[in-house]
Amino acid sequence: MDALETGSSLAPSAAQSRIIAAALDLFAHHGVGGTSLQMIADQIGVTKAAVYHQYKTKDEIVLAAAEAELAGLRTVVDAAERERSRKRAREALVAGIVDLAVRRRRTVGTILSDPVIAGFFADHDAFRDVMYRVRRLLIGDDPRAEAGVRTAMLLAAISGAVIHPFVVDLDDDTLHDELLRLARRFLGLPG
Amino acid sequence: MDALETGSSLAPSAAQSRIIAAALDLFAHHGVGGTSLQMIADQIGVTKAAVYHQYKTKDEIVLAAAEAELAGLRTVVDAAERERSRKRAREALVAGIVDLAVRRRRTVGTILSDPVIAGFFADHDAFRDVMYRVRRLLIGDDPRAEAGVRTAMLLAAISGAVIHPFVVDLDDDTLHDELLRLARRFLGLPG
DNA sequence: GTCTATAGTGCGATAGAC
DNA sequence: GTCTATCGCACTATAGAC
Repeated sequence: MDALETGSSLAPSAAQSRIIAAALDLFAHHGVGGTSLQMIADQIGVTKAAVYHQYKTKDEIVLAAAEAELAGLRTVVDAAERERSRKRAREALVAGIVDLAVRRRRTVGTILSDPVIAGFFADHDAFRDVMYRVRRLLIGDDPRAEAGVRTAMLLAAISGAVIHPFVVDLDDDTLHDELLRLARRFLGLPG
Repeated sequence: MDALETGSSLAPSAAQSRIIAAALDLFAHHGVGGTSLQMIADQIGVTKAAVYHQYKTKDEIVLAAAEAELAGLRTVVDAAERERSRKRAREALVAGIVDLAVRRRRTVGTILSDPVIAGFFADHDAFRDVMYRVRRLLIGDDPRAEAGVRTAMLLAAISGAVIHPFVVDLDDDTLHDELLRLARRFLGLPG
């Protein structure tokens, strides 16, 4: 996983964005390990060599795709941290995460839980930093086990529910509203 | 995915159980697509050909592994359906699922959300049957969107929370108790 | 930025001996 | 039930022309 160390925080070019979009779509359907560079190249309509011209290894593509997903979450966290109170920040964060999850309904759930992506999340500073800020906003320095479990459940519930078979028939707006309402209520449960 | 049609509900032999256990462990760490038959064979300490003597294709191994995981859930659903009231059945089901999720903490989350396994779940009658029974117990014939979203969140929260980074430091017993308490409370929220 | 062509590796799967 | 040996194929990755 040497790709983790390369400077890769630059904005992707148009060609790179096409690769990332195709990769995210394929990762969601076949998993990271089940997606080949040939599949990515075919989806865009170019050859493997053209893909390699943009990213030197498959790992770099995985990293770029994961970073593209992370960028959305970072924007939400940035906005939440600008709120004036802890309470308002928490509510803004949850609302933003619900928004994000519904918008990326077809891809995000499968991608977040892919073991290869999870490995990147565990090792890469940019990922750890965002998760640390989420943790600080939602848990703070509450040492009780309940705080950690409650927050883990909330985040898992949001990102997991959007791809659950029980809600496949719901349109995005209905799903969004119910999800936000129930997430708020879960957040405000008496300790 | 022709393996889905073969009669595969027989109890696995000792050799088959070793393959399934190794496969589940590797699937959790590398994903289904990222796990090769060579890796499975190496983990057990045999050759690929020995693995092929038990299962004719990789798909059959994936199916057998998924069925092994499903068996635990089916046992829980069976017990819940024997309860006398709908309310008691729901509570028994949630308690059983929490039990199961914590016990298989290291493997179950990643495996359930793997796109390849999800494909099996969508196509295979045995999987659909169990999910239908879970749905009937937890949602019944409630047509409101809230019922579906709430249930999807509950199930996603349980299976997702056990592998969440926010709870890695918790021991199984503490995690189990907090998870069950919060899941019960979420289940009993006023509509 | 994309192409053709190719090197080298590991894959899923099979045959046949023990 | 496990082994050795092998087939054909798809994979990641590279070289060099346009």
